[in-house]
Amino acid sequence: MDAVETLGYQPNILARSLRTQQTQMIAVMIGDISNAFYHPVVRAIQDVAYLNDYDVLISNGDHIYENEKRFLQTVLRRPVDGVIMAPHRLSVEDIDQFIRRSHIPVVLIGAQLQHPQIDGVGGTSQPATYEAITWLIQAKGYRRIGFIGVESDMVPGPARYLGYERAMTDAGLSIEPGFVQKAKFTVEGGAEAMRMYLQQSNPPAVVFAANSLMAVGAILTAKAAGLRVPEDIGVMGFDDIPEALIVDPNLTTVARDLPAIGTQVASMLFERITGKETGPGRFVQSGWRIVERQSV
Amino acid sequence: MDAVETLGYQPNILARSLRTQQTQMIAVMIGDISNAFYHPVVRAIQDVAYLNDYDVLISNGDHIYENEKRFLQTVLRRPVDGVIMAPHRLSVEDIDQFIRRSHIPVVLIGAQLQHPQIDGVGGTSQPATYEAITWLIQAKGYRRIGFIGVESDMVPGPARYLGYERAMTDAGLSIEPGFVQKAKFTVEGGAEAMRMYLQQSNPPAVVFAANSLMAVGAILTAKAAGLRVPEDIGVMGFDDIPEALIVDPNLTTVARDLPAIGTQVASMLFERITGKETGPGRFVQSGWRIVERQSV
DNA sequence: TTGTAGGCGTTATCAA
DNA sequence: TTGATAACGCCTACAA
Repeated sequence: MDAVETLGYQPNILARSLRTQQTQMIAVMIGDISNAFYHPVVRAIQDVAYLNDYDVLISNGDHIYENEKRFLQTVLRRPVDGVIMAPHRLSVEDIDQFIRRSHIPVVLIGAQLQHPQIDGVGGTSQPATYEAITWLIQAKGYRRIGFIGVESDMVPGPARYLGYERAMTDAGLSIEPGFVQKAKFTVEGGAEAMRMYLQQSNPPAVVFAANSLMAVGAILTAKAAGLRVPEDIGVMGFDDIPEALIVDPNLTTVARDLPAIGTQVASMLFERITGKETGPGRFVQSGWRIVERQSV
Repeated sequence: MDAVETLGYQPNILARSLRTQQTQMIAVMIGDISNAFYHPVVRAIQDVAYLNDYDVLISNGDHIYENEKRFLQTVLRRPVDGVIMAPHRLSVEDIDQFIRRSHIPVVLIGAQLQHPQIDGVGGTSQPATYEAITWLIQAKGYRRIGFIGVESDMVPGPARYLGYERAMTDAGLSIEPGFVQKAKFTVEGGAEAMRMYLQQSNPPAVVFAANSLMAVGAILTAKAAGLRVPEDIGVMGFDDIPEALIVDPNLTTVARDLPAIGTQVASMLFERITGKETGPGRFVQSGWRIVERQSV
């Protein structure tokens, strides 16, 4: 041990990994590094990983199919002990095939698919959106409610749309043509959607955006067009990110406990890695609450 | 090759690395994952890395000494072919010692130290701040100018402060007591600093924040206190991040080309890794320009 | 308790 | 050109 000290010896993790078949590394793919939703999540994942003496390989999918596919390739080639990912463009077959070929635990964030062998956190989208829309109707008295979803069928678009549709139907309200817009998951996407609303002769009185970045974009565009928010048009978002408190008026939104989601997925992964958990895939639904501020 | 195809053979990168002493992986430590400054930068780094068939191990320092130190430890143990980092809390000795022990190329972002063996991009802080302050004086006619810097001597605090001080001195303006505040590098830090200004009997007419997150916090606090920005108090930031366009009024700021910085550091690193460049440490200064919007 | 040999999956070297 | 072999640095199993 003296020698270790004086020579500053550091074991070579590569060689150790080759021998032990353990890499002390997990890989994480997030949906979009610009989306503040992921910041507390990866922070929490890193905390848990460090506690377990693991390193974290982070990739940024950016909602681009090639990037996501590439991540799978990388992880297949470069052995890691576990994977956490938030796939958006990957098909169910892509993921299924990956799981069959790599024999390591996988945890999905915002998982659309329920796979018997892998854990996931998610499933909040539909009930939370349902509750939010119902709240807009019952507590705030809105009846003409628009919805900004995401292009194609990318998660979590369909689930949040379903929550919206069900809530409207259950309240006996009709979804008029033009109420539903599809846009990119970004500020610019929300701005684009709001522009579509503003061209309508009788636009909705309030708009629910499937993500808070879009909600912020919608607010900015409405204000730029001379409308007052929420008096002329209300806007509500999904996820409580820092931008919600920067935009004026502050954003009313559905808030999930983001660090908790990160801790949750990381814990599930390490339970698999350490062998503490060997049962079938678990699926946990994160909690949420409505945070009322000024945009509705 | 048929067998490769049918069996789906993937070479084990670990074993290859052990043999070749090359890991096909670089490590990146950013200052704070919540700071949008780093998002385009890491995105660009990843792009360059993927082009070179390299993976990227990302760490988040979060401006915490232990995290940064841990990153150094990790990289010492887990061989990577190169390192890009934005150290904030590490001492010069820490970095120096690391470079001596690890024999891989290192590139520094926002480097405060000029090391003969390592490349860096930075050095913008002082001249850009100087120009910004001078612009506030000459083009905008301000004379009572405050400065929100960062606590302790964390980079890039001192350099930006120096730019401020020099510009004030060169213009023959005095820096009154209370003009200079120190705060955390966050929205909340800027809010805190603005609260200090608002307690003063004769606060500055405009405030330059060493980072745009702080500038946003300053604006929010000023507005919350009933002041109009920029009529009652102007605010200017450093770095053009998305929040600059979300806050109302939109932020006037110093803009650097963020993706270019990422491409720059990654290119310098790969020139070292591939052996194309073997000379002494290079230091490149990124360009900047003043983007005038509404907050000043 | 201490020491030694074998093998993890590659690649590079050297011989055939 | 092809094929066998050693070595990268570590850990584990087994022998002394």
